[in-house]
Amino acid sequence: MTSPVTSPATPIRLLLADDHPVVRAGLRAVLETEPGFEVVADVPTAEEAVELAGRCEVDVVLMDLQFGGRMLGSQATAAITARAGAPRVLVLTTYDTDADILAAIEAGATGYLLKDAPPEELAAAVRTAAAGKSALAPTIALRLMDRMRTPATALSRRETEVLQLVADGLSNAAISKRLFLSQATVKSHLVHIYSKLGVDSRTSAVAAATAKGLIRR
Amino acid sequence: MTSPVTSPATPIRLLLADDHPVVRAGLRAVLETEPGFEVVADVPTAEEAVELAGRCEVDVVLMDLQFGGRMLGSQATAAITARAGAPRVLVLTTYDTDADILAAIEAGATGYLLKDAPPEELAAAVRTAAAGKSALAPTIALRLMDRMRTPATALSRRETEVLQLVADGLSNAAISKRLFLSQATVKSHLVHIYSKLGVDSRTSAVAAATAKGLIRR
DNA sequence: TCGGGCATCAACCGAAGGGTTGATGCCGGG
DNA sequence: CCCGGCATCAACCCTTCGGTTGATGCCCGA
Repeated sequence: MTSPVTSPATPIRLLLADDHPVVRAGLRAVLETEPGFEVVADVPTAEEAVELAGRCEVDVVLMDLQFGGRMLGSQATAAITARAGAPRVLVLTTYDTDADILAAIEAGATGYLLKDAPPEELAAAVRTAAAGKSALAPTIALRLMDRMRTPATALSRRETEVLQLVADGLSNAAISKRLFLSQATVKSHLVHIYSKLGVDSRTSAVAAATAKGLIRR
Repeated sequence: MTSPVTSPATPIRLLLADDHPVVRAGLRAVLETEPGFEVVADVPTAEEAVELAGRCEVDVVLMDLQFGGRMLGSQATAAITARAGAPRVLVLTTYDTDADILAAIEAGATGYLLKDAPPEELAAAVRTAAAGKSALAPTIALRLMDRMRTPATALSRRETEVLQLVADGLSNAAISKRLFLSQATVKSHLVHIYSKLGVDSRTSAVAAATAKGLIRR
């Protein structure tokens, strides 16, 4: 066979964005040993990721979700994918809460991986993402299925937002000011949340939502 | 001077324990480029860390705190440091809650670092630990100072018990039944908790205590 | 021994949260 | 096109929570 194959004529160009130096080094080490990959750069902030993704020729961005600083990975993802001819964004995070996953997917992420993924899975996901196909970790896929199956558990975006603030310890009055709502609306959201979660108080709602991974910490 | 120094006659032998393959690769990459270090092995579980630390000649163990599996990093740390001639254990984790830090130090950890530490800091901490000296990240040191300075932050056993139930979503009435108390007593405990944490509601108390690592999630 | 922290309880009051009803506007799927 | 879910708000009522005052008993350390 005159196979024209095995030629990585154009390797997959990667941009790594993670605020942990150790993780960046680890991703580099894992991915550079893999054939067909080329790490163009690695950056410690979401802002730099957005900037470099626009300036450089990159196929896939590996993006952390929580950065120490202000900009969130999901915002950066949205900023990157908004442009025409944008690279694919593969979200790579430690957590698998519903809120994070949905935010990332809505922001235009092509895939969602957990950092405890083995190297092969990681490499496979990158190739899948580079091909423009969706790459979800098994855990994530399961969680999404779960969410589909029981729409009762699925809080709306606004409800999640309110509940997150409740979990942060804010009063209804404080939440209403923060979100530019009336207290009546906040209470209304809470009543819906309670019925969806099968609870009857703000504290138990936080406990239930935390257990289900609907909100952060 | 006939200095007998600068000779890395015996490099510092390291054992890496972390359930994230990417992090293990990253630590390897970061530490092996550093002169005077030798990574003996890296393992994905706390159990293997304990076993290898006993079998091999190791100077410093870099230990994660949260493993996917059952055994905790703090338990593994205790098991390793309990033996005579044991290697030093340097805890390396993502989180910096009081509970984690204290558990690690009580377990006999020589140092406590956060994973977002830059490589130089990491290397310096390993050398410090190898020399038998305590190596705490600045953030951690600050937090400990804080705890010492304001013993008010330390909740009593009973108060912690009550607050944990609050975090689980129980009402005062439910808590009083669970603990065989009157509601008055529960409220009394809560008032003390609020003043110690500097908050003014049950939900914000839970948020504050969770942030400080005083209760489990 | 005496003060002080911890744990326990009572009674009280105002405020915040919880629950209901009802209403409006928007949007998307059947 | 109309129904239903989402998001918004108002008015009302009742319960729980939050905060205070005050009191008892225990135990520990100065």
